[in-house]
Amino acid sequence: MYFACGDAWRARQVFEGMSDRDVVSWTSLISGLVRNGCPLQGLHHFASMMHSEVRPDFVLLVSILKAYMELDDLPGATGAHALVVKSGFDNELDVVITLTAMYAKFGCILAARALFDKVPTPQVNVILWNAMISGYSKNGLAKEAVQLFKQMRKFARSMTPDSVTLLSVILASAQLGSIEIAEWMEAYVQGSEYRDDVFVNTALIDMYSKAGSIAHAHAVFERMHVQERDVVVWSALIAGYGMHGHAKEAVTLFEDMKRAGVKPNDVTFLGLLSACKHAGAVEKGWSYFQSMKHEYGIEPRHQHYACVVDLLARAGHLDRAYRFITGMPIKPELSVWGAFLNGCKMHGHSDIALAECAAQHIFELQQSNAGHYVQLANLYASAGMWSHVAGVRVTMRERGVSKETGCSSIDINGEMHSLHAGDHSS
DNA sequence: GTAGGGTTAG
Repeated sequence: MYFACGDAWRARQVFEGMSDRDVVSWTSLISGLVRNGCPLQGLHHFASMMHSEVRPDFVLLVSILKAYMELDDLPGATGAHALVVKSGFDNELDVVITLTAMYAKFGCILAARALFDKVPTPQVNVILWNAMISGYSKNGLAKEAVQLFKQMRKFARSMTPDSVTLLSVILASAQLGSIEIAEWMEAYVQGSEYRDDVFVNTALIDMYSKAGSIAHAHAVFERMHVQERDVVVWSALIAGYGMHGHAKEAVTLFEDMKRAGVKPNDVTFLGLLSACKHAGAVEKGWSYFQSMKHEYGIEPRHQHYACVVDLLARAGHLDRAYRFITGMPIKPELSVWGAFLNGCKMHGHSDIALAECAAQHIFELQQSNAGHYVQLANLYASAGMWSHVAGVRVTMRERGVSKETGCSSIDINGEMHSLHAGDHSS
C-alpha cells in the first residue's frame, strides 16, 4: 500500500517491523522497489532473503528478472534465469512471459522466440503473445510482428487481441512505412473495442506520420475527444509535422496546444525543435529552445542539444554551433558532436580545423566505430586532402577498427542460441 | 506479492 502511495521509506519501515517474513512479504518489498526505480535496492534485499531460511517462489523470481531488465544487466539476467531453472520454475507461464520479454528487451530475439515456442498451445495467453509481438516490433522486425499477429487470430475463440497487442502491431506498421498496412491497422482498430483508446490513437498518429501520411495522422487527432488529447497526443502530431518538414504547422499546433491548456514537456519541444531543424528555421528554433528553459523550466537533455547543434550546423552557422557546444552545462555526447561533424561535412570545406576537432571528440567517445573514420575520410576527400584520407585509413588499421559485427550466445535449456548484431533470421 | 503498453531520430 505504501508503495502505491510512492512512499518507499514507510514501506520498508513496515517490513522491518515484521517478525514473520515470508516469501510474500519479501516479494511485496522487492517488487515495490523494482517498480519504483530502485532495482539495485531490490536485489540487495533479495540477497538478504537468500541468506535467510526463506526460499524464492516463481512470483518473486519474476520481480528479480525485472530488476535485471531495469538495470540493463544481461549477465545478471541470465544468472537469474539459471536460478529460475535450478528452482524448477522454468515452466511457470508468468515466468516464461517475463523471460520472453526480457530476452526481447536485450535484443536476443531468437532466444525470446525459443521460449515462446516452448509453451504448449492450449495455454494460449494474450500477454505471452504480446510479449513476443512487441519484442519483434521493438527490435525492428516489423514483418515478423505482423505475421505473428495474423497467426494469433487462429486462436480467436480462446484469445482476442487487446490494446497492448494493437499498440505493438501499430508500432510494427509504422516501421513498414506502408500506407496500405497502416489503413488496414486503423480499420482493425475502428472495428475493435479500442477505437477510443488514447494510447492506441496516439500510436496511430505516430504510425501515419511515419508511413508518410500526415493528413491521416491529423484525421485521427481530429476524431479524438478534445479532453482526451493529452500532451503525448499533441506531441506525437507535432513531431509528425516536424518529420515532414512542416515547421509552420508544427508551430501552429504548438500554440493551439498551449491555448487548449495542455502543458508542453521535453518531448514536445524535441518535436518542435526538430520541425524547425528540418525547415531550416534557425531563429524560430533558437527562440523555442530559450523559452523551453526559461519560460517552462524544462532542463534540456542531450537530444535537445544535439537538435540545436544540428539546426545551427545544417544552416551553416558552424562557429555559433561550436560556441553553443562549448557552453553546454553537460558533457557533449556522441550525438552532439556527430551533428556538428555532419554540418561540417555540408558546409565546412573551408574550415577543416573545426571538423577535425569534432572528429577528435568523437573518437574519444567511441574509438571503435568505423563509420566515424569513414566520415572524416570523406570530409578530407571533399577538401582534396588526399594524404589525410590515407592517414585515416592508417589510423583505422593501427587501432584495429573494422566493420565486423558483434556476436554472443545464450543457453536456453541446454541449447546454445547464437545471436549476431543485426541478425534478422528466425 | 507477478506477466505485455502511447510521443523523441536518421
